[in-house]
Amino acid sequence: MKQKLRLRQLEALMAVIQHSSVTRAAKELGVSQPAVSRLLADLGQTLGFSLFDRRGGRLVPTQEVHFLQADIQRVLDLMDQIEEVSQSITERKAGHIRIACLPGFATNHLPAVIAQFLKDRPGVSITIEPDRPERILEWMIDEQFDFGITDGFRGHSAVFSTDIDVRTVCIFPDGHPLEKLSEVTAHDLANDKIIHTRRDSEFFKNLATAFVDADTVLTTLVETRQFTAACELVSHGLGVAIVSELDALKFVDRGVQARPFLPALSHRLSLVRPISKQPSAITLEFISAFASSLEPFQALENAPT
Amino acid sequence: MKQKLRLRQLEALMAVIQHSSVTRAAKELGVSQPAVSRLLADLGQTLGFSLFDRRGGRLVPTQEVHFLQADIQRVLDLMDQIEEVSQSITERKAGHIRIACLPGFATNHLPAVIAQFLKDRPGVSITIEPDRPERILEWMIDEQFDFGITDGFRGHSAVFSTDIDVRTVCIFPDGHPLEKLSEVTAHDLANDKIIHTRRDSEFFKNLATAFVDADTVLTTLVETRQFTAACELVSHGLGVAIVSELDALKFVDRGVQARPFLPALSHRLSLVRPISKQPSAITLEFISAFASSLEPFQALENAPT
DNA sequence: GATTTTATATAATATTATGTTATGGTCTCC
DNA sequence: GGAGACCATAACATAATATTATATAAAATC
Repeated sequence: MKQKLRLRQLEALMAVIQHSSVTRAAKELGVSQPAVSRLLADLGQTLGFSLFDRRGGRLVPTQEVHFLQADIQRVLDLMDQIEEVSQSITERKAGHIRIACLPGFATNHLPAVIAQFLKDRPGVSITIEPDRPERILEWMIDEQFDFGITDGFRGHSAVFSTDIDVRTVCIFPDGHPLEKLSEVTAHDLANDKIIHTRRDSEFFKNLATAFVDADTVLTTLVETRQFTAACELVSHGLGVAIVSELDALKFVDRGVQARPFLPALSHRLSLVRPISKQPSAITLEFISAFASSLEPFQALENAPT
Repeated sequence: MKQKLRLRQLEALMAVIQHSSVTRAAKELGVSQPAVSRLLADLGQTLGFSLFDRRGGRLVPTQEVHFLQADIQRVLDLMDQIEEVSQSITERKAGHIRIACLPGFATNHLPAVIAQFLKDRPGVSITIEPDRPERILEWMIDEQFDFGITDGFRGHSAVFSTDIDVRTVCIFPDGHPLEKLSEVTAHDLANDKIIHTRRDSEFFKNLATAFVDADTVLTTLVETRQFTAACELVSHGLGVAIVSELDALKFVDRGVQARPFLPALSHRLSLVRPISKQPSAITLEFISAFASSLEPFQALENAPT
């Protein structure tokens, strides 16, 4: 067999099998009858055995053809499927996005955003990997993931980042004296033990400065990495915390009250992605959707970070 | 997407993915580099998204392509497989043969012939369906089977048949007085009860004539359809039978002795196939192989049937 | 059984896909 | 900054696939 099998020949073959007629097959394929005749002739030549028997006006496939029929059909179906999928890809309805995020986001805000995003995109799948910021950074650098949600990001030449400052609020258990205030200052917290983020974090430094400026001593109760942990502790009646409004919202009506904190502090999130790897269109679309989802929580431009 | 996906484009895509280079891919495909460049350009155009990112001299597939890669590979593999199989078909190494045969052949002679036939034809598969001659005939007429082995066949306009007359022998249990003879005549059987085929069978008529001609009475012990059953009975020490040498051979050394019977009677087998359905080459090859396998048992041309 | 109808094959030819060579731009590597 | 590798593009040749026109053979009709 010197000639290669051509896809068009197989299409013609299947169409003729289906209709038992070259003419009808040609009609289905939308081409002239002689075109199909030749495709079949060439295919028969290539394969080395005859494809059809004439039987009272109809064409019936030979047993040899019958033997190949299933495989041929599978090829044609697969080609159709590839076309469909790539169609979906261009319409941003298919693809895969690998997301690395802070543990809090994996359970808190992100799932809702993903659910909404996938609603109109049935072919899209997503991987979520929660971990510490250091690890997220590594993953961006060696391009293991398409998109990262992190904080405390200081910039890196291999990582493209969009920073978003979200508002923070003061939270405390139901029944706490602060309940009576409509907003809370450092001064109001003089007698409270505070649950806050790690001392080396940017956010803690801002918080400490606020206390110093208010001539108030900051008394530590618990030092934690995650806002969610702080919220959890407060909801169990323990102490007071300053956390991102994003996290706090999930805990109101769960034994926690929230009030704006003054001076307004913001918490800087970084939406990151590998800089040299061209992101897929669907990834960019998701990052944009995620950024939008944070807008309601975004701090004013001029707020200190 | 107005343009259709072409197989050649997918081949080019996979080759470039594999080698991370258009030039090397072109070398593998055995064409010039610009040819591959264009195939990729056209494919990218058709699909609607870019296929590769440049990354320090190498080409890495975009995530979109990665998403399709498995399916594309499957299509190419399937095409290769189809080529291989059809190659096997033309070399008569693949295909399927449906055989309808007398019950005796299903267990007796046929298996050995099939085993030999399949030895050099790994892709060939065979269906064996044992049944009565009437049913075999029906199956030929409506083309449910490719090949039939039957007897008592009277001809039919929808069935093509090749008749083969096989020798018959007289068989009897070890220790029987006939043991002393080197050949047996009807006269020698005057005092024996005979196991023979059905009275309406052609072969019985010939046998009866031989007895009449020898002025001997034929005493029936058992009337059976199959030679194998007759052999089985004889091997249990019961009576005497005239059966085809083909069947008899399987029972010598199992308590049965065989001697030529005079006058020489033959048993007519018919190798049949549907007349209007063009048989596959592999079927014809098998029929021919089967006919050859009967040669050692074939009666002389001029023997009465 | 002659004739019309229908289905398919073949021939001549246009169009599209796929190949070639020639060439210029861009990137990497030194 | 220059050499070499790599790729894209242009101009053109060839092969695959389409077209229309027509011949041929089988099926259907009278």
